[in-house]
Amino acid sequence: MTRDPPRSNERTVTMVDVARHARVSVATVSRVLNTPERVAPDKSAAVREAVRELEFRPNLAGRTLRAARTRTLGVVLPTLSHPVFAECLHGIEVSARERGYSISIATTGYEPAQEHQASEMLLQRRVDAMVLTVADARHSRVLDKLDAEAVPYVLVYNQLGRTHSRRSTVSVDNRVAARQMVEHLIGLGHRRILMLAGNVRQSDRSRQRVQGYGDAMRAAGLTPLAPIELAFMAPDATAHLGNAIRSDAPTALFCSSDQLALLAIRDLAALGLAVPADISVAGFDGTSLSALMVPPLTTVVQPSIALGRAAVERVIALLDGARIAQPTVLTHELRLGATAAPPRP
Amino acid sequence: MTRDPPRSNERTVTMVDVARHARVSVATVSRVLNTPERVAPDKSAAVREAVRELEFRPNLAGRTLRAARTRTLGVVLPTLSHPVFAECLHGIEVSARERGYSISIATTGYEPAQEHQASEMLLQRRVDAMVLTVADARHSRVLDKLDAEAVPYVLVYNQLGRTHSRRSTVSVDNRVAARQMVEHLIGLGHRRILMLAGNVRQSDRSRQRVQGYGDAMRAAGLTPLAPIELAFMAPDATAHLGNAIRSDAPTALFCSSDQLALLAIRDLAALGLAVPADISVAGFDGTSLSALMVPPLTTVVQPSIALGRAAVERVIALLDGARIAQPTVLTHELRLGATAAPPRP
DNA sequence: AGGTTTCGTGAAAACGTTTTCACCGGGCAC
DNA sequence: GTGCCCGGTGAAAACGTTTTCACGAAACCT
Repeated sequence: MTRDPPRSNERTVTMVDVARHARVSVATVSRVLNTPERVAPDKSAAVREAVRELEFRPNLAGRTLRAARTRTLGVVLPTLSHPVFAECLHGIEVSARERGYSISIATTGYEPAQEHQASEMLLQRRVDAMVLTVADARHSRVLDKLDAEAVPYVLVYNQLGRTHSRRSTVSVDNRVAARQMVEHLIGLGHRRILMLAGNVRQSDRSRQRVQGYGDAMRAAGLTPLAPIELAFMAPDATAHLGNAIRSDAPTALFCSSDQLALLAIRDLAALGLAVPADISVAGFDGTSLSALMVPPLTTVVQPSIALGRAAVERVIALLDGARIAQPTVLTHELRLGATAAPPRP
Repeated sequence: MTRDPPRSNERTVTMVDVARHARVSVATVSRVLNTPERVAPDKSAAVREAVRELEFRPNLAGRTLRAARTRTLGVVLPTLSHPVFAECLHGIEVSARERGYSISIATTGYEPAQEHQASEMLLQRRVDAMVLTVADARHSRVLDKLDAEAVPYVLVYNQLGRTHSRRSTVSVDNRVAARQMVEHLIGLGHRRILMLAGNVRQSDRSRQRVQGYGDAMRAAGLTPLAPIELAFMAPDATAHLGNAIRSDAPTALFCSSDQLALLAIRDLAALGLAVPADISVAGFDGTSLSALMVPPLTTVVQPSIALGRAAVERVIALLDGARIAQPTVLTHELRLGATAAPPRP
């Protein structure tokens, strides 16, 4: 019955091979693959048989070229070594896969120049849409470009005021979350609360958390202290922190990320200060390991995986023609660990 | 001088547009992009000018279709929410980008069935090569398939005996590393050391670490205890651990991952056991957060980022026609934290 | 029964590149 | 001067799909 051997030679098998083998045209093969309901059952079966027998694997390049879509989402994130983004990516990947999309990723190392490079590479790849976290969503040439080229995208973690509501975002409410955490510290009896921030200038989220800190302090009739910015990798970070603690004499530290909080705790130990006996520490992110450490970190939990999933849902909705909607705000959670306690009397 | 307007309409600009604008043929445009040394300086300049002016962005699908290469590496990892793999991916991404490759990823959730799906998706994408971590490198249909189709690949984290040396791997020496850590515990005075393992049946690395544990115990004249397998997410994990501790009465726990170690520490606390006063705990992986926790975890540090980088270097070497070489073994490190101490007298 | 839709199908065009091939001119060796 | 080679160039084929178009057959209306 069969005319040609299952595996003629080394050439990669293509649709015309399948067509020949199933005694139909390539058009029919294509239809079996894409719109099976439009082809007669017998031919359809023959084609599927041929596909299986020849181990045919469609070439996505050909498909993309003609159909002008890749079923691929581009993902742009600052880094993958930070658990928050790694988990988010995990959510993105799983969710995309569930929906028949695959993903292509690029990281920026928090540098706007690389944001441009990353997006450019993904555009060359003709990704159907993008999910991205940028340094500052309000002044981003990349987003302007995507807008201009009408590439659908969703921001994750970035959060925008009402003014920029045309850009869809998926995030927690950073300002409110920060405020609540600081209110918690105030509720414990703290009055001198110092904020440790990442790069405030570069990151919009960091700014929003500083605002929330200010909100809480002022609402309680306290004067906010100037947040100290900690360059992450700086070798003098410990000394820097020591100085700030000596001059401000805070009884609690609110850190704009868990990583910062862990760094602080370690440095405090080096300074001879016990947590939470001598000083309280609270973080932001809720990375899974911060829950497992002893004592568990008091922190704001962001649902990173859910953020990733939501971003994918949202961006696929955009692809399906949905109108731009309100920002998606997922609920955060205050995890009351054991690193924050009432101050010494 | 120019004939057509810079941006005629909404159509995406293609190489023929560039060619027309620069008054050359598309062949020349292509050459300027790929082999600039073979085209006259004046034409070359004209083309680059046109590219800039029209904001031409080559369509990778067309290129791939004709040139039969994507300059893309496929990455297959069990998960992205585990920091070890996330950091490895980070190393992979950065290193690939440095070398002009981009990456496409798929995760498997540790399930062999998904390993197949993932690789299949990447092959559809015609990735030039793959970097992957499989559950068990010795019995993997996926690797057999890649071998059969002559797709270059490098395993990362997986480690093979001499028998399978045709497959290139990048890893630490799991068995030796485990042995050294257990020897360290023995050196502290521990005699009853219990091993906590992940899924031994599925993971070759887990098996190798168990072997290393056995090596160390026997070399010291001690009888290895049967390792207890902890299903990660199981709700009865705590109870399970409690039973094991009551029956075996170990003075130290050697865990096959940091995550397991943190889980154990938390559960021990629930059981009223202090670490390291009542019982010592050692881990494996050296995730960055395990260094920052208080007390810092005693663990084997794997250079995850370097593993990722090395894997990419290696796989690109394969693409460039290098012969299969010895497995790449990166050096691990024993980080002596504060969770392991001499046992009570 | 006649007209009109619908359905299933195949031939061929189209997608945007790279690469082969042939050509043309000019420099070089004799 | 003639013969050769060589660098630079363009026309056109090729890559593997999807989609349009046309066509015949079968099904559906009156």
